[in-house]
Amino acid sequence: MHDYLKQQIEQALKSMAPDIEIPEITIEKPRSPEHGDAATNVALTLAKILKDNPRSIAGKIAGHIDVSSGYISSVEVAGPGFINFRFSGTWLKDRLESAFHAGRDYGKGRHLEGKKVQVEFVSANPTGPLTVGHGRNAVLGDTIARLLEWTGADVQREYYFNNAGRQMRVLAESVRARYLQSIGHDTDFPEGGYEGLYITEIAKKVREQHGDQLLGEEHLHVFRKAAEEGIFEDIKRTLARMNITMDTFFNENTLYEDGSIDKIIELLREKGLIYEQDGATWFKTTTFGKEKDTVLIKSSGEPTYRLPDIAYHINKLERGFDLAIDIFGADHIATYPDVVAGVQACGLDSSRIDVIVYQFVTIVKDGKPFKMSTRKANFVTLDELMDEVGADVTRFFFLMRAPGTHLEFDINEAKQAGEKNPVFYLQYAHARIQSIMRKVRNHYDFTGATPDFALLTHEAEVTLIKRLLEFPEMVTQTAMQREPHKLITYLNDLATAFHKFYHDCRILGEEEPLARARTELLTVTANVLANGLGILGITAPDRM
RNA sequence: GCGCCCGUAGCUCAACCGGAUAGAGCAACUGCCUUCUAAGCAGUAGGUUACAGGUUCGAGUCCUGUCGGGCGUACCA
Repeated sequence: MHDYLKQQIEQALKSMAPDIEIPEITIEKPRSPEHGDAATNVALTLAKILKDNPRSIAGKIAGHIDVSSGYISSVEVAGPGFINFRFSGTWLKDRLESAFHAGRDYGKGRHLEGKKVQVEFVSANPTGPLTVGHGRNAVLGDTIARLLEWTGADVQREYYFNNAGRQMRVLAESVRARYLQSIGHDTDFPEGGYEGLYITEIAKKVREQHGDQLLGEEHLHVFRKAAEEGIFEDIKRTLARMNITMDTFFNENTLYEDGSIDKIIELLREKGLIYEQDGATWFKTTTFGKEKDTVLIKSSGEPTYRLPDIAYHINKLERGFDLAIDIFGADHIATYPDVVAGVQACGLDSSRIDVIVYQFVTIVKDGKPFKMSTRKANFVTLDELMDEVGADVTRFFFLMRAPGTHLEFDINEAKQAGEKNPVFYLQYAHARIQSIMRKVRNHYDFTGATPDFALLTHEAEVTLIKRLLEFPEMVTQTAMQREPHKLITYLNDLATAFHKFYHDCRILGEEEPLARARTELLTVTANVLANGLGILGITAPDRM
């Protein structure tokens, strides 16, 4: 419909002022329903170019709009020079019919059809259980992946990890220390070691498997492996609880083994973007507008994490993804430009990389900000949170807000939130509809009849229909902007429209044609709610 | 010091990349259950969009400065 209006306006302008350059025409849904179903501000933007007052221009454009299709019921000039359009009942009826026939596919788009997209997220190194801090990353990544799937993309979810660094050695040493302690050896806990209880659990398992034989230093790799496997198992289980399944796990180490790292150094050296100084290898990031050059290989011979990051992103693009999305916490905000610069310097199209930076979650406990550290083990795990409030509320909580805003997570409040959480408002709407459906099936026999949506003229019905018709565009828009919280806002509005309908209109007791039309209106509503909640990774219960 | 993000109702946050009267939820107050789930509906109250300038037909949104909070700013990951 918006495209149709754009065309109409464009044609009107061409016949009015053939010589001018036509600006981009934007159609938007007015905030207030008094201003119609769609509006444009072209007349305002053209005032200067045409040297005429906006209302007069708007009037002329309005006069050129062709309403013979029967889909537009009114065109009027309002305010300082807006043109407001109202959609006709015929249009609503036609669109609702097609939504009804689309069934559970209603809302699926083709914007990214045929595109291969990768979303990389979580990517926490296996040093401990996932914390509430990782939650926002995990849920954002998975929901964006779901959104992209709904726009037709072929999406892969990838988890990137490093199991080789100093961190992992300290982790192994921590497990070993607990192991030795458990068999009565007096040993020092490693400096800066991991103190969590899960370390003791892993040590216990090692002992069950290997007995008391692993006394010497040379057995460290056994502890390392046990730690990594145990922790990954935990992480996967936590993700599964949240409705998240990764497609691939990518080990940073592969990049060293297959020579990618060396290849990139060579490539950058050929381009003259690399030099040696003080025994280290530097990347001339100043050529990309950075204040300082960046070290890629330390004087110790070890690469910094930027080098594998660049190699990793090149690897992604070489795997043929049209789009590679990263979900990063605010701490990466300064480093990803280096990666993008590196990718570009190596001759790849860095516009295929899209980075979503979300702000950190501030954990508040007992009214005070709470600093977490995996090493010190004073963290709140995602599992603990889900034990308290459930997976649905957990996902919903992280998705409610725009990624770019600082999010305050009050543990105590989230724990009590339970029944007062806004997610129940959406789920309740779905359950209510299903309950009506069960009753309707006992009172009517609709087989064979086709619904006549033209009977739906009550204000509450019309409002609900209009909401439902926004869904497909909402999905596309939310997916392209990668801002899932907008979908929540939409679903909330939809649920409100439904609850209002429920209050004003009844089905049981009505004549069959109207009952039928209303029932199928609710079928579409339930589909949209279930689809929307599905995208958010939240269940749509039939009973509550 | 410098860079990035944020500052909107008592609290948590929206506002469709510059549009019309800044909106929801929670908390407070007032009504509505003999009829499809009251986990709901209707209503009241709550704002100088941190502050000061600027850009223009029009600013919560863009620019400059100030204040406040977060994150970076390492040959740590």
